[in-house]
Amino acid sequence: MDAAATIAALGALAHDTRLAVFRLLVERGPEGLPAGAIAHSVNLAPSSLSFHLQLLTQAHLITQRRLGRQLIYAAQFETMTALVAYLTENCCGGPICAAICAPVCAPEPERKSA
Amino acid sequence: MDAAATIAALGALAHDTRLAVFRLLVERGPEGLPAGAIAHSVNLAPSSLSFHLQLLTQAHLITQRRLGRQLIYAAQFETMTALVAYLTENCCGGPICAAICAPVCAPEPERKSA
DNA sequence: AGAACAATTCGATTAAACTCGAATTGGCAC
DNA sequence: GTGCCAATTCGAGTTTAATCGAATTGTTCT
Repeated sequence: MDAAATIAALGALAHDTRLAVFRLLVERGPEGLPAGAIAHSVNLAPSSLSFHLQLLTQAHLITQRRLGRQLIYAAQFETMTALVAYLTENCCGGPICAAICAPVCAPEPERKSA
Repeated sequence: MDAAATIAALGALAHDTRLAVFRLLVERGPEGLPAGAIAHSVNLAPSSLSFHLQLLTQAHLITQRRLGRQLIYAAQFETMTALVAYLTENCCGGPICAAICAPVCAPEPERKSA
């Protein structure tokens, strides 16, 4: 992950709505959620949400796939892993921290209800 | 670390110049660097840099202390640790990743020259 | 005190981000 | 094909970010 990709990812997460959306999708796991359900959850106009989803997609933090007439969005865990790795390696005190911390971001195998 | 603080930190790092500044200060360690040296390093007008330093400071990613007539800025590693922890816990697949990854951000005990 | 220096705050300008309603695309059912 | 629904793209408006020169604050030295 280079600096440009890192900035894109950081910028994509550095917003109220988008962070909420991303956390929602992380909770949801690989199954994902259709745009409509997300829009309802964050209480935002569909076109506004589309804007944010596009940003998250461009940063490779989420993926998009079609299911019938709806578009399903899901968290892309590899990017998050790479982001955390970049931060620990480059911004977190160097190799020491990176050596201690080898994060492997993955969806929770089993989720307990909230 | 709550969502608001997280967004502030992410937003502060989500910029070309500011990420470069922060990385520079991380490399430098607790000793820190005066504003002038930073401005020279990133090749930016002093007033512009001040703006960015203020943002990083407000996000608690760096600290400011006075030494004679210059202001020394240094990375605040605890905040970075907290940020990475937040990301792994809330955005990275939940407890699994968080359990694997317990990052302890700290300055490198000994730095080799650039 | 007065000159010189480091860095910030102020004021104004330019560029980018965010929001939303209206119009469009793509897919399903009849 | 027609109607309908999910979601996006388009166009316009508002807000916020980023840049810089000029003026100000705080500190040192003589």
